[in-house]
Amino acid sequence: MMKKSETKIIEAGFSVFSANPTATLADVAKEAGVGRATLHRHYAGREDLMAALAMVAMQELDDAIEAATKDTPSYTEALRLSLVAIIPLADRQMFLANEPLDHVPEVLEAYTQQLDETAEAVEASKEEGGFDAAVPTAWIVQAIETLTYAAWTVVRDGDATPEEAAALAWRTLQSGLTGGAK
Amino acid sequence: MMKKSETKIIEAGFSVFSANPTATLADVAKEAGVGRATLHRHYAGREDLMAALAMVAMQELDDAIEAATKDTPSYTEALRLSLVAIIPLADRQMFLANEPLDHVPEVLEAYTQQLDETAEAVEASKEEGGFDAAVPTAWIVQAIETLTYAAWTVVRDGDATPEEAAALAWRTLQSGLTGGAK
DNA sequence: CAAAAATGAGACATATATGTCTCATGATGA
DNA sequence: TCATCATGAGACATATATGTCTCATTTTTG
Repeated sequence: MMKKSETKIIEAGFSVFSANPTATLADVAKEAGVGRATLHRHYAGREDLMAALAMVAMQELDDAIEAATKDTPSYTEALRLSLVAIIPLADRQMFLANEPLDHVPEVLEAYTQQLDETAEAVEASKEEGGFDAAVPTAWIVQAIETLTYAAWTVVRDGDATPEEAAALAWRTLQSGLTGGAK
Repeated sequence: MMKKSETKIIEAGFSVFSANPTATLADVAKEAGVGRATLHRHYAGREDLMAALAMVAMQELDDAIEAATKDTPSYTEALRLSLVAIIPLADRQMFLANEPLDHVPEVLEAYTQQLDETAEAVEASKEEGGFDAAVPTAWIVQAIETLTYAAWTVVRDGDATPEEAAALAWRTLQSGLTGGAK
């Protein structure tokens, strides 16, 4: 069964634009194995495609977090599970972080809301003793986001499995990387 | 004293392209407060400008690290000082990381060499006990790079001073962010 | 099988970024 | 002061990405 054109185009969009943000729609169509006209039939233009990519990325992230964090015993554990769940989607995360979302207020709102929810979870985790209350929440949120990206890159480069990378990222957040010898 | 046009154009390039990778040369010229023709007088075209930006970024990073790490007592301390020194230049770092450097082999080589040197410093630091030898060097290098970026963003967003951000990034690397309660 | 929908290929027109050139102006330096 | 140089503004030509359309073919659906 062949994938739907839309699916192929969206996937190619993430692939091509993450490699080269100035790539043309022809590049995307080619990568998707689809005629250029077909791309235009589904997405009116570059802006439309970008908006669609942003919405898909947002949705996938939301779904992954939602699925990972329901029925969790603590906020700290919820954060850890979110991190694990998001690692395979870090390219989506970075797409959202790098792309100017001004033209897609719907996504912009969802994105900031997601950051806010992470911040709330971090605050709650502080009360559980999961994080040092003296450390600014803004820093913890940022560290989670960037270490997720770090985990994704080492997986991409073949330097670790997703599980290993997730463990390393969480360890870094929790207890750092200090060695035993002194 | 007015800045030289070249300086203004380079600075505008970092600013504009980091906000929007698909920005036009006209956008850059406008941001630089310079005529579009002047931009073309200094840089033949988009590729030339990108290459120039990459080389400037590379040079600035090299210089900053060089200045920060000469006469340091240990590799671990050298890494810490490098991190501190690079934070104000994290936008340069990200420019290099995000831009396809295939067309600028000179910079590509310097970039990979810089990563190699960081890896070597991490290995050496492991022997000093600065980092856990059981943790993959690739992860530590990646964590350093992304936490540097994290530090830069919180500074940019006004959530911390450069000194605070540097301290947070280093603490995260060394001992994590765990709170007291268990 | 037959109708309907989706697609690929390509022609075509358009918009826009890019690159070149000229000329008048202002700055710089001898 | 005078000469040189860099610049801004704008005209202009070109290249390229974009967007639309048609038509034959394939795929899907009923």
